[in-house]
Amino acid sequence: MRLAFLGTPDFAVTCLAAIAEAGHEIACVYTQPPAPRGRGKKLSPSPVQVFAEVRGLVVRTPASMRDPAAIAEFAALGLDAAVVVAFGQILPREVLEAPRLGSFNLHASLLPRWRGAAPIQRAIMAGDKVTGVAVMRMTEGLDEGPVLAETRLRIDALDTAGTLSERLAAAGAALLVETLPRIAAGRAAETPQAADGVTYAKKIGPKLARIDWRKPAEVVDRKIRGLSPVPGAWFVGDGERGPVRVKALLSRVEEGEGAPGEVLDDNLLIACGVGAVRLLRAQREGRGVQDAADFVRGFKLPATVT
RNA sequence: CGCGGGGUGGAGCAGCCCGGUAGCUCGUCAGGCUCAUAACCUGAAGGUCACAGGUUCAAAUCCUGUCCCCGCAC
Repeated sequence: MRLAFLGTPDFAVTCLAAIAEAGHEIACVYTQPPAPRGRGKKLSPSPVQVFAEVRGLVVRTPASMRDPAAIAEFAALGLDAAVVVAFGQILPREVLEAPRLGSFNLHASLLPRWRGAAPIQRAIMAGDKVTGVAVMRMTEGLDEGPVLAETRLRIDALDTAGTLSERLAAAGAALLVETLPRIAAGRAAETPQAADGVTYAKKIGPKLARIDWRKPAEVVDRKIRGLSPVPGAWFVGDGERGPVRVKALLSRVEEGEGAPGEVLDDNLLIACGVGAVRLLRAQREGRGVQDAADFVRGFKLPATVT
């Protein structure tokens, strides 16, 4: 098929690579424009743009797909279909309907649960045992289109948004490759999403990332894993030179009792409102990510963290 | 030029402010103890202190420049 691919982060790169590998013609890749991000305000292209350019694919980075000129250019591509994966922009109807067969989105959840921006993180934070990826026909509403195919995946007790995201991307890429030919042949049944069971995965904000030790251990643990590796759930532990911000990147619920935030042993066991969590991987300001054993060697947590 | 932290034997850190003997925890190797062990004891190997200049009798430590890593903000 002659396709346009619209995506931005690494998750989307996995899908783009698979589609291209499957032999589809990628007429054009759309991605968010390079932005001053990272340290020192350097202008850096999105992972999808980097990948696409290495592959010699045509790349466009319009600031807005609502712009009439952008819409016209898109429509002029003469596409069979558009594939959208974590693009980061709301697409107007004119764009969605421009391709001959329409536009399709790969979403990382079992719709209608977790429509929206951060389905992977939200699924872990909510304690879901199962999640998945779905291919749906895009409509104007937010992730409301009918589903053509989905793959379910178990969420493991030690999964983080990072590890789960990798597996979902792989599963999603495979699902897309499998579904596209059926779409081309007009043999892809479209099932409307259930009316109940709808939840929204709101974007993750910075203020959400601080750990509240008064919460039950299960909740703290899920937040830690759901926000790992980015942005990373964090807390403050006083070091010899003042307060040190520490990111918790992997944890496990364990037995333990104490005042919320009380450090229960020398191996990163910290008391929560109910129960305790043991940190398995952490990172303090200015340092790299470390497994618990290494972290403990270089930094002594105070009696209580906040 | 957004703010800040860091680059010291294989890993993780201290030492730097107040220049002069390379320290700690762990790992590795050898030996010992033990029914045994990731436990304990003894000993050993292993570092041009990111790189390049400068100051000095002397620089991990002070000054200048470069490279790389990380947190915040964006």
